[in-house]
Amino acid sequence: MKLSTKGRYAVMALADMAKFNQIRPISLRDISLRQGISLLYLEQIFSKLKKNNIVRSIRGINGGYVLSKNPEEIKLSSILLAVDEKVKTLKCKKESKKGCNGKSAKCITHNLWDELEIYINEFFNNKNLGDLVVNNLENRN
Amino acid sequence: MKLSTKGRYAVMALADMAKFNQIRPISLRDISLRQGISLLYLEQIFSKLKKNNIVRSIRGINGGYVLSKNPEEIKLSSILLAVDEKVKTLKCKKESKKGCNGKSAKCITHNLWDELEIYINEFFNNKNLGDLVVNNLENRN
DNA sequence: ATAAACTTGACTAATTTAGTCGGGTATATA
DNA sequence: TATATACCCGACTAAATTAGTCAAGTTTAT
Repeated sequence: MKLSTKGRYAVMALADMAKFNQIRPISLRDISLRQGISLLYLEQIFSKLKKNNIVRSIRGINGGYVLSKNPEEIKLSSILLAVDEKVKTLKCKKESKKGCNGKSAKCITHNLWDELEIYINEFFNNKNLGDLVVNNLENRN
Repeated sequence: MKLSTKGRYAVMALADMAKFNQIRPISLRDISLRQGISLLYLEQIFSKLKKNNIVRSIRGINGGYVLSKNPEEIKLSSILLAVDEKVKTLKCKKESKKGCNGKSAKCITHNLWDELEIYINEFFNNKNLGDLVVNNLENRN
């Protein structure tokens, strides 16, 4: 059970933006260098972030991206949703052939996976970009 | 982010055993039929569960598996551990090239992934097979 | 003009997952 | 003691997913 790089990189990149937050747009090139993430891959990720209104883009020279809201208003859950990083516990569906056959017994663990999904989503719902930056400053050494 | 089938099937199969708990050993064939999981795949999973002392096996005709402890004593975390279903948030390592380069900035999200790992492990640590069965009986209809 | 930077969709290589296969061994029962 | 049932175990493979790369743009400050 693991988070894919897409979700991790998205959070990392946006945390980077929140930390180096300025009036001027931040280029993916800068983020790529600071965070060690491939530029081409970042482009792909930011395309999704833009579609989901988490960042705004400024084209042309001196362009880049800016957060469309304050860091405190951007929940991690909405970032992960934007890059299709869903928490899927793959709970069985009624009458589905795979995992849980409806035939002889109700899937015993059905409620468990539901609970886990909610539990994890809660984690990301209760954290925002602002938290990360504050936390990072506190732990600087 | 999802749980692999190995982890899910292991929990399902053991919950099934806990539910149909009897003196007589339970064959994988029965579990396979009740839960709709491939017999061959179950064998693979139970091999690990046995190695990790979660079940005991009885060979020969009328053989099968029994839980080595009471359902209440078997945490879900130990089941997942047994089938190598680890919670890996892939947090960056110091000086690692991937994900977090140590060069310019400490990885801002480092603590976040740590926290998440602990958070999820807590979920599985606080649940045992007994809980699942009780829960299942309550919800029977 | 030109270079920096975003835009988009298709493509691909590597890895992981989700199994299958084939050959065993042990044992209750007829 | 023959036989059928059930566990045992390592190797193999196909499918899916992930983690990117590539190509060919468009936009805009200077």
